Formats: sequence, C-alpha cells, structure tokens
Amino acid sequence: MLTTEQIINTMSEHGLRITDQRKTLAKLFGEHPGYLTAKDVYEYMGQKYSGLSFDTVYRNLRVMYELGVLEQVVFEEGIKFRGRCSEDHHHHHMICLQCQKTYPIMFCPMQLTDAPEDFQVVQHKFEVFGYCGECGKDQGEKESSPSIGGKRDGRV
Amino acid sequence: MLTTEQIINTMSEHGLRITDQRKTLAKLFGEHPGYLTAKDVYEYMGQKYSGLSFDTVYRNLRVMYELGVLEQVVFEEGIKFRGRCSEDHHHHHMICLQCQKTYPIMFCPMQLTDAPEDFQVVQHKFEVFGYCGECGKDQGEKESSPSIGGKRDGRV
DNA sequence: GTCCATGCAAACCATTTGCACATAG
DNA sequence: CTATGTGCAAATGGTTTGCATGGAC
Repeated sequence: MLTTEQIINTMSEHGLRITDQRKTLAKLFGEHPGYLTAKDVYEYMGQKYSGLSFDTVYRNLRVMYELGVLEQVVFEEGIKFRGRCSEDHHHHHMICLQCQKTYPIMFCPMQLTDAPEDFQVVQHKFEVFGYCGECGKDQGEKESSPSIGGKRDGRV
Repeated sequence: MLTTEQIINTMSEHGLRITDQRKTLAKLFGEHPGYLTAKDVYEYMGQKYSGLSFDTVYRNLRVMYELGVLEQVVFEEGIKFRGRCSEDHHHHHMICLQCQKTYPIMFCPMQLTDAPEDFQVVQHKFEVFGYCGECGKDQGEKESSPSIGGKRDGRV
C-alpha cells in the first residue's frame, strides 16, 4: 500500500495543494489498511476539523481516486475507499468483514477458467470475504474496536 | 433460470396477489436472461402501464427479491436484478457487458484458494465480464439493440 | 367484503454543484 | 498575488414511506 508520503508526493506532483485536511487524509489512508466509506472518513476527519463539510470529503476522495492514490470498491452497502495497493503483479483480495483489512491472494482463477467458446473476457472480479485471524477470535462478541467503524454485519 | 410460470406460482403460493403488473414482471424476468436496473424495469413497464409509478416497481422488485425469485447484484452503476438462477450446484457467472446475459461457470476457484493462515472464509465472489459470442461480433459498432437497455460502457 | 397493491406526494439519504470567502504556493 | 480548496446551501438522483383509493381473491 502507498505510504502517507507517497500519497502526499503524488498529489503535490500533480499540482494539488497540500492542505492540512489533505495531509490528514493521506495519513489516514497511508496508515489504515482497510476500506472506508465516505461517511467513515467524514466522521474520522470530523474529530479534528470541527467545521468540516461532507462535500469537501467527497471532493477530496474523488480527486484522490482520479489521481490514482485511492482505490474504490463497490460493496452492497455502498462505495468504499482504500489506499492504492502497491503490489505490482495482478492479485486479488481476502477482505475481513469486521476490520475491513485486506490480504492479497496471489492466485488468479482466470488462468484456470476456460474462457468458454467465443466469450471475450474483459475483466474479472474475485473476492473472498470472511474474518481475519485477529477478528476471528472474538466471533460476534463485543465490538473489538476495529481501527475505524467496523460493524459486524457480514453484508457484502 | 426460473420460468414465468414458476415465478408466478411462487408468488401466488406465498400469498401475493397476482396483479397484471406482477404478471408482466414475471414475464419480463422469466424471459429476459440479463440484468436489469430498477430504471430499466420501470421504463419497460411504463410502455404498458401509463400511470405507473416508480415506487411500485421498487416495491415489487423488493418483494420478489425477498421471496427469492429474483437475484440482486451490485454493479458500479448500481444494483441490478435478474431471475433467480435455477442451477442448483454452486457456480459463478460470466456476464456480457453489452447484452447483460450471463453464462454459468461451474468451476469455483475457492477449492484452489489456500485459505491462508487463520482467515475464516464466509463468502466469495467470482465474476467474469466481457462480450459474449453474439455481442463480440459487432464490437463497439452500432448499438445492436440488445433485448433491453444495453449500453456498451464497459463499466462494472 | 377484506386485505393487499397501487399511485401520489413527500421524506430520506448519499452525492454533486454553484458560489463567495479563505489560503497554499 | 492568483488559483485552488473550503464551507455553506441548495440541487440532484435513487430509493423508501404514509396514506387513501382501487382491485384480487
């Protein structure tokens, strides 16, 4: 995953101004390995910036996504963001339903999927959901305070 | 995929009233093999029912989904519906980006994914996107009028 | 006749946009 | 100093809800 500095540098190189809010965003995504919704981010940022507005968060998430420092994934509950994965080789993810951390799976099923007949493959998705070692322990017990907003609803 | 009759019967058995609109919905999903958004459905139904309201469409889609006659999948553009797949064994799908038809993939990559360490797998998603034989031919040319709203934007 | 289904209007939620002021470079 | 970033308010788009009427059984 990109580090806080890498994120800031990329933004700076592309002519974006490094405001205090953006520094905080970079830090958040540079250090937090899981997926966050716009709301999660808003709530987190809100602790530090009292007058914070939702639209600024959205704007920055979008800018960062377009710049390529953030990834965006569609879950059932909505869109979530995380720092871009710096793995270079193609891979997939196991995603923890509680803490939302992701673990790379280097195995890609496409190699083994006999693209049938005349189907022209353009893209594929392979994602595994479950509970990671950390979160597997306290199965459904007390909310074991994940780094940021982790609800154990199991929806995907 | 479920047939029109199977859909209607299931609804009837569960005490739902078979209105004309619901018959049409059943027919739509019984005959159309691809994914449709609520809007697609609304537009299609609108041709036949002039006073149609969006909320009724939503309500019926929801009821049918909860009843299990429809499946629901999250795409980047939003949620889409299709008739429930009648394949009984676990399988995945190849989805045509143009006509939205789906083709089953019986191969499941989970067997081969060495669930690493202590990760407790709960669910997985494996989806392949591309163009099917039919749609592959006229690559990006004129809109070859897919059964219902097929835009070739390739987004997933 | 009873209760569910429908249309309408309004509420709701997430996201986007326009504008004036604040501030990084 | 200038252009970009921000907060505010309002618009937008998709979806849901409350209510009274209409229709299936």
